[in-house]
Amino acid sequence: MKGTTYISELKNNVSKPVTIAGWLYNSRSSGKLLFLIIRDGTGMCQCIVEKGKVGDELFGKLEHLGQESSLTISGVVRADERSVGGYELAATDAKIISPSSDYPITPKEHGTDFLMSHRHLHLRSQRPWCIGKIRHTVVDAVRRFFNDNGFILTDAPILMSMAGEDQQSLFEVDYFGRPMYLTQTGQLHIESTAMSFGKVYCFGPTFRAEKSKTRRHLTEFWMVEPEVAFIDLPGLLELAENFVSYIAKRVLEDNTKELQTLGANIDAIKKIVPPFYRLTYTEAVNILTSDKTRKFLDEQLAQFNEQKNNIEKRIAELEEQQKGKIKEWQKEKNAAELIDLRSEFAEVTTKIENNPKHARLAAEFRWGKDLGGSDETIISQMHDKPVFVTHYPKDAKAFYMKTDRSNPKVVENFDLLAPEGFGEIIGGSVREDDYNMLLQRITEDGLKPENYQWYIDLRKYGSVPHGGFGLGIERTIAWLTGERHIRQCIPFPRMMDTVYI
RNA sequence: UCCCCGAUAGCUCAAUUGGCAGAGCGGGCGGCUGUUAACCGCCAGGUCGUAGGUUCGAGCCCUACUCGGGGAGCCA
Repeated sequence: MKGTTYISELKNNVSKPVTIAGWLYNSRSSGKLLFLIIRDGTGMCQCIVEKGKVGDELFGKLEHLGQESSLTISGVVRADERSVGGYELAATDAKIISPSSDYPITPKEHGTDFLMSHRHLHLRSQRPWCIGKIRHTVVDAVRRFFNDNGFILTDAPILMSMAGEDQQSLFEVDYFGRPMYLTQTGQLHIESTAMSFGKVYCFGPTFRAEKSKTRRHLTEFWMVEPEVAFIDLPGLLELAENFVSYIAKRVLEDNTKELQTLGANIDAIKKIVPPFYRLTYTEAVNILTSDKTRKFLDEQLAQFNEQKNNIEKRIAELEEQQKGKIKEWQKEKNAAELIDLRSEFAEVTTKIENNPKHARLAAEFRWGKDLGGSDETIISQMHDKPVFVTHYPKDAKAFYMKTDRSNPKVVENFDLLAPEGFGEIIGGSVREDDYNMLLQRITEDGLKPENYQWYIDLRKYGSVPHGGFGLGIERTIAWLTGERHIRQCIPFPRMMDTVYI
């Protein structure tokens, strides 16, 4: 709006009169003094309205203004440590643009279901706002990294004609009477553009109809996939670690405040620098079945049990207090703590239940299976930096992955596991570039070569060693921000059973 | 698809284990010139997810269903 100043610019306008335009985030009053917290998309600002400094009628209106009313406020900027953001506005005038009443999202806690079904409003709240800013940085860093390193953006189609590897996990759409599928990956298509430009990437939404109901899954998510001609596995790993480190660096640079607000582990993000740990699948299996892992899990279980006992003790203590005669405010504080404790209790109980299952799965792990979610979690928990796991068994992996010529039982692929138990954020591989071997893998997997004719064709006309990987944007954001569920990391999440709005 | 948990005021949750349905926040009114999820006083607000059953009596016990959460498999 003409003549208005963004809250992010207040620091450059100290002692000057400005007008800000925004929404009322929260208001408090103390007699003849009002504290209005205004948000405008760039930040928050506390406006102080003194009775006498503005007209009585306006003061009365502002005093009863509902949360999320839109308005402009004019006043003089001053620095004050007591204010959010460090600056505040001594109001001299205000204009209410559109009053709001009974805003559903109050300054108290709400449940996920309620917030998600009010997602159109929830996005105005502080946590989604911080995550949204970080998502913007991550996406910008993704594009910046590839654009600055000689990659060409080549978009893959969203509607695919090929059924791909796993028809069950595809969304089918009716395309003028014949079936088509929403893309699961752009990889096959950009292998062909890589043969034109050398280094390419695609970045867009991806759709998976997997029946996965976990905190790490969305049915619609964003994935960036680079594909490079003339690259080998060590080259791919180097590319991936530089890429992920760059994203982490940019988020640290641009979003320290947001990370702090979210309570993210900033020291852990600072550790995300090359080189990352490198394990082969075989080494990972040896670790999983080792005494070291058994001890690690035992210790973890002991820790969980101790946590559980402490929580139980505290709950009993508080419940005892609640029965006795105590001050009203203490009672309320206790009640709030009890709610937190009970949810922590439920969480640690689940961990205790899962620990022996995971321990058994790890101990009984036999070479040849794909690593399960819990196995990845264990490996990831044992490291403080991202870990590459490479060279998985051929039988557990997709047909397009290149067979390791020095060990035909494995393929030249890798997963990148984020540390501290977060798990997989990247999957990638060198692609099979030999015409006959690719054909053989396709038939071995029970697929029809005629469905992949153009893809096989790429191996006919100047085939070269090449490869790439896919990085999940929401998983990356969840990992960096410490958000436990990736549905918070996309504005409008689509999950297996639930599409809120 | 399988296993576990839950559903009480607009929201977040209590209800001494079967005996009169409560608190905070939010809303309304009033008080307070430096509040930080402000505080203090008063007021309004309920078909206890749905259907059935047990019982003198059910928010609580039993059965089925609906919806939601967490986890497993699979994956980014």
